[in-house]
Amino acid sequence: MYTIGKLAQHVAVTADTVRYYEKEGLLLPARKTEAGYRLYNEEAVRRLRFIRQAQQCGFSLIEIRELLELKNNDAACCTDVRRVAIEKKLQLEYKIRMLQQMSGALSELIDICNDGSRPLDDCPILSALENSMSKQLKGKHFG
Amino acid sequence: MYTIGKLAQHVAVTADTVRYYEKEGLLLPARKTEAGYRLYNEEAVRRLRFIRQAQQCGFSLIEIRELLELKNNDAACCTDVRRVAIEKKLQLEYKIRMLQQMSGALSELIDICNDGSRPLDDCPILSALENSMSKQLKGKHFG
DNA sequence: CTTGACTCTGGAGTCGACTCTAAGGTTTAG
DNA sequence: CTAAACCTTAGAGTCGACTCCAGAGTCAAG
Repeated sequence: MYTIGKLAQHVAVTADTVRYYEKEGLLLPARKTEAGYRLYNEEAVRRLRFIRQAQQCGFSLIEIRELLELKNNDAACCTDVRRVAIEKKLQLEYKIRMLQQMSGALSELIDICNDGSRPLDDCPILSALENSMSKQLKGKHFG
Repeated sequence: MYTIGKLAQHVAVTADTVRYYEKEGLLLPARKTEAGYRLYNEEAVRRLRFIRQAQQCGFSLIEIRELLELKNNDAACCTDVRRVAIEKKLQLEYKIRMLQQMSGALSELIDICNDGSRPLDDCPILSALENSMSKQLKGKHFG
């Protein structure tokens, strides 16, 4: 059994973070001591590791909670988990495309501005940003 | 001259947003009426458009303010702007690589889980997330 | 002259994932 | 036995970019 500090140290997070996850319904201690100290078992280590790994895969805590609820749901099967993973991958790919468009737009600006000593009131980057700029970015919504 | 509502409508933002930009030091009205109404000129339209375009390129409002300050700075030249753009492009490229790694890690998980009817306690995705998972993601920090 | 659309200000609320504080109680090493 | 190191709770603060609110003043149309 681990106290909260030991558990946290074990998975390289802070005790505050563990308590936060509990408040968000992601991780409960196996039991509490008479003094009210949280005690965790190996299952908690796996669960906490799961949370961190899923975060690294781009899942939000809300999504991770849903994943964990799926796990507790007997009617759910592996396909359900797979569907969630595919959905998240699509979201990531969308984000990547958006960032690539931003990056591409910046490349264009950097390329047209090759004469470095030009005065600022004639800077192609600034004037491009003031006007409509590259067609790539028109009407797109990022976030 | 535009009132704040007209300006906002013109550039497709809300009046609240324009006031917010003013508070953040990005955009001042040309003058105010006796009643205290903000009045904007064409310069403000360009400036507001600049702000939105730069946001679409991934710049934060703080970075945009710096860009605008550069513009007011007589000592600054086009090279300074170009340097900022290149720096931002590098940041975008880093973010893209991180997202691609997440996406790749998810692909692996999706691929190993091809037998859909498997019960959940044997789901390869969930167990992969509990354990160390793909080497790709180890020790990486995303954000 | 009134109604409705607009504007003003200051300040609070939102989202997500923590992070920190205060004021106390508990456990452990020396 | 004491001091350090840990734990408890409730609650506030952080970041960025808005968004919404109340209460009051202003302006244009009919």
